[in-house]
Amino acid sequence: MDKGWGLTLASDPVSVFSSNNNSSSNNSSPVSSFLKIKRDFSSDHNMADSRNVHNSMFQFPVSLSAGKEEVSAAASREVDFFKEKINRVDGHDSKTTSVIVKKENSLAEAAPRSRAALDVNTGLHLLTANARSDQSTVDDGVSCEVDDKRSKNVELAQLQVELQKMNSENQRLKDMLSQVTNNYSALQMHFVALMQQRNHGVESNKEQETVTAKSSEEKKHEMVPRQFMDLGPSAETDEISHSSSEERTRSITPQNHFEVASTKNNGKLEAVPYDQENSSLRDGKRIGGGDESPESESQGWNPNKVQKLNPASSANKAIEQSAEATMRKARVSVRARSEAPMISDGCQWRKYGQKMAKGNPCPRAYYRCTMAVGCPVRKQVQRCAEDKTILITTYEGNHNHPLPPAAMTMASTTTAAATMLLSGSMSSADGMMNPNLLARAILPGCSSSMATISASAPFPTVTLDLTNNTNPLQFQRPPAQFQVPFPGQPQNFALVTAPQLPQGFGQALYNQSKFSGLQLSQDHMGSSQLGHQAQSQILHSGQQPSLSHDTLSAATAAITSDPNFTAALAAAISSIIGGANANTTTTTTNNNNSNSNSNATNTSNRN
DNA sequence: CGCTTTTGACCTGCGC
DNA sequence: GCGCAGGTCAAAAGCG
Repeated sequence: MDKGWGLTLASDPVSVFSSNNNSSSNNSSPVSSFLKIKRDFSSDHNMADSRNVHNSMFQFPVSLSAGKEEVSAAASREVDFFKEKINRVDGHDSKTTSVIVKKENSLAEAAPRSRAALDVNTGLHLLTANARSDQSTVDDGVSCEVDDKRSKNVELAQLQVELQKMNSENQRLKDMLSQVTNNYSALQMHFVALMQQRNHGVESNKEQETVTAKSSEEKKHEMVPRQFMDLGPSAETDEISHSSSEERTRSITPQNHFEVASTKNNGKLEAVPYDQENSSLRDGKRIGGGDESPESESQGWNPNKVQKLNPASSANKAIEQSAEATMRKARVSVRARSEAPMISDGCQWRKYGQKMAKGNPCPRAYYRCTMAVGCPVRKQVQRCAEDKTILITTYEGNHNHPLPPAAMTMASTTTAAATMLLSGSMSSADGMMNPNLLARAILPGCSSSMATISASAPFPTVTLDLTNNTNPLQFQRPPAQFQVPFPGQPQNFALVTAPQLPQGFGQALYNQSKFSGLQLSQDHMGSSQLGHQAQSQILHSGQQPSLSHDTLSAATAAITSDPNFTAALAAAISSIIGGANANTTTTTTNNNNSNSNSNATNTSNRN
């Protein structure tokens, strides 16, 4: 209905009918408004119907708001008509303007005054005079029908109102999200405080020198929450820019978008929860020794030094350390195809060792995260013995610092996997949860072969097979392609700039089979559960070889269109907290015990 | 000059 | 106790 109106209005049918590019190229000023309007309308479900509304709709503001220049340039042919319109646009009803015009203006004024909306409105109304018969109607443009105009005006007004409603709703959701995040942080801190108190009680009953298996179990209870808590924090993206050096090994493209997006939510992320923030602040001297940060590397990875902690170390630190140790024990192994020596996962790593591992001709490289001093996260990179195009990256530990958006996807994924592994195994009665359950939990919708758990490994290990093979042992895929079915943030798909990547997973894949900004949507990694939702859908789609943008878009749409997004987020966060709490009360019975026990033994020996 | 990588030595846990 | 394997350290070399 609206379609034809604007077109005829623009005196230059060609420019109007031509693509939006034309109009935008012709006028610089209108472009922005055009884009804005386009975006707004595209988000408006009412406007998203199958009609060709968009084109015409968008063109209206361009041609009209573009205003006078464009119009005047084109007006040569239809001078009289145009003047009248221009007058209308300006809001000054000329004498030639009919009653209709006044009504339009009044309607426009009645409508909320959003810039774009006004432009659109005005333009449409004016254009409507020209009727839908395009050029031919220009001649008798005066003979427009009042009813049509009125109805259109009403529609426009309604649309404007809806737009504003949606904007306000959007804002409200943002506020809610921020609030939820704040609440989560507060709860988290409170929980940590409680755990500290509890730990004091436990510690007082223990001998300092001897850590029994039992105590290790007790500690373990406390670790679990930390694991969950660690999930959340990393998301503080505004700090990313603080460190210029960090950017060295990071891919840039995706981040920018996310930084913009995430920084909007400032204030929220207390995301750097408490201990992490503290640790990152005090971690200044990892090697200096003196005050080893609880997150310091020694723990899980270098048992030798674990408990060379001075006796003065507080129970608080003990908790954190043991928590970190436990978290480290859970490993997440990612199999991905890559010709590159190391996948770019958004973090900055420093190689600290290389070893020949038994049974594999390819050396295993050891990296530690250097994005923050004392970050306990390590990873091992080794090529698969069977297929050297497959790079096996094993992550351990949790970052104790904010992560760049580019690193969040991998970090959240691995953390989530580790968390679920630990939580799942801990809560299982028989000591080992069903791997398939875990696999599906991590990668819902994926076959169990995509995520597997190694029960026999010294550490509980989740293996995420990102080689896109249904069967990890099948390698029919083009080796050069690093296939990482990781999700990008839904909103981010539009920003994907990796056209060469057939799968188009987020901005994930770069030429050299790098993953770089695989974003989970959340600014807050604590919402990893939510991230899972997004992940899972996209991962799911990603795993299907035949799926691509369409499926991805569908999944994205499914996520983003969820009217209960906020509720889902809140539920996810609360579930995380709840899960953490649940774990704190669950006796660990699985193979983690041996790990923690041995670790405890080690630490006690060292003391 | 500072940072990263390389690489041999060292430490620890584990199995025999 | 010994040997093996995994993991880490730290001096030296490389690099920008």
